[in-house]
Amino acid sequence: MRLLIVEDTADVAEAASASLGRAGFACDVAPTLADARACAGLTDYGVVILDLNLPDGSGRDFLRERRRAGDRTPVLVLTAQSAVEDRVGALDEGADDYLVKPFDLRELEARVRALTRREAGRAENRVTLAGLDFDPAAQSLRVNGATVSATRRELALLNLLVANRGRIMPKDRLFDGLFGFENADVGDNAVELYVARLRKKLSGSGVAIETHRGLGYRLEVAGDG
Amino acid sequence: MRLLIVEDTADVAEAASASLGRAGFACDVAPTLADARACAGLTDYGVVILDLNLPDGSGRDFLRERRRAGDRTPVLVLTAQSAVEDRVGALDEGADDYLVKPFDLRELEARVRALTRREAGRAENRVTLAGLDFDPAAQSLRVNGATVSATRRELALLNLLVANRGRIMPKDRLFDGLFGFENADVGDNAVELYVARLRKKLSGSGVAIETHRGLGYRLEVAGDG
DNA sequence: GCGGCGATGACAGCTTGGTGACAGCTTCGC
DNA sequence: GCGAAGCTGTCACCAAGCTGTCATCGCCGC
Repeated sequence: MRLLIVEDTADVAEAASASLGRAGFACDVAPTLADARACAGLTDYGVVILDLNLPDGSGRDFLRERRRAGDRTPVLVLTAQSAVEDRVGALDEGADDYLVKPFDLRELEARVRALTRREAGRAENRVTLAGLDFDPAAQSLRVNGATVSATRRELALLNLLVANRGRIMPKDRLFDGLFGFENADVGDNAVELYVARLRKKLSGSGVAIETHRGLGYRLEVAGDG
Repeated sequence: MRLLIVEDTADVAEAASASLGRAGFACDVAPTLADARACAGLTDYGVVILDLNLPDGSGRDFLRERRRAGDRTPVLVLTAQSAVEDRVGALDEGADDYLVKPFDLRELEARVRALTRREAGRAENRVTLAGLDFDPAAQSLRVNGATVSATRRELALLNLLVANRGRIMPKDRLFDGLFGFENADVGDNAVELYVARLRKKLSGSGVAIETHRGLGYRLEVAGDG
């Protein structure tokens, strides 16, 4: 899952990016409205984290633009304690949640997760498919009851595949979800590599990553057509 | 389905062509207005993707010409962020949709799909005919409930036949849709080959590809006249 | 019955994906 | 700080399967 962090204060953006990155999200940072627009034009995000107070205008303008353009990506607004008015206004304009600065990184992570969860239409975080038991929040993965350790990227990939199970996911889309812009120079077969590693860990779970040559990958649950 | 991409920036054209190619469209690229005119004269396209800013003139001229000539092929216009006037003008002149550069390839794909869908008069992407269940977006094909894997070309062919079901599709039209100009050296019976392969996969579905000697092929749904 | 179009099985080339080994980097414990 | 462990991504080589050609056979229409 890929996030856009629209925030001009470098250390806040960095901290959020690092924390969410550890949580398995690929983060792009946009320090200005202009950057945010450029990013939004280039790819789809799972969640946008939007500071309202930006050097070249208000984040509310950006939010309004996106909603007018029919974009329903969940937006989490960051505001100063005092800016009650802005906060309410942003919610009216289609923001999904807000967080008052300064905030705790763990709370940010929890809220982002809640938004992605809501998006996926799942009431719970935890996903159980055949012998696979996956909790993205706890980053925990169990195969046939046994805990399996997986790396950040592996979990991110699993997340993408689980969210789109039954559908063929083109490789470039998985690539987009796994790596942000800053990792754009990663080789072509990085996705294949992680698919291979994930497959090993999922083997025997009844859940398989099918290859569809020239099309992409699909998560298939045994006995689920 | 065959697309014409009128775009002079080589890497943009290439990326779009690759992405849409993966999505099952055969793409021809025209870097100039002159090329675009030549292509339009040679074959019919399902959608034209038209950059307005071209080395030998404005894409708007091309659009106007085509519309005057009675050509109603859906046109998706590409414009720069700033060129609001051009965008509005193009819509007035009969463009069906526009996309601001830089754009996300997935958004392009989605819009192209929307245009082809609109053309076919279908509200939904997913098609269910007798025992056949086909979702071009997910590249998923089910026959009598069972998932059947198909290759890119097979899916492209099915797409063409489904979009024109009940109508006889001349072989050269299918050929055009399956292969762009760059594959013009492909043998004559390539279409027959893919028809045969697709037939095998569709057998028992209640949907059949009829041969009409000297005329072409038609997708027929059992008990559906 | 003949001519020609279409069907189909076999095959080879080539693109695409799989995988093991390895090196750099980060992270974490001490 | 230092060192170790493990995560990451690259490379090279191998395997798989998609693709399109060819040849042969069947079949339809005339």
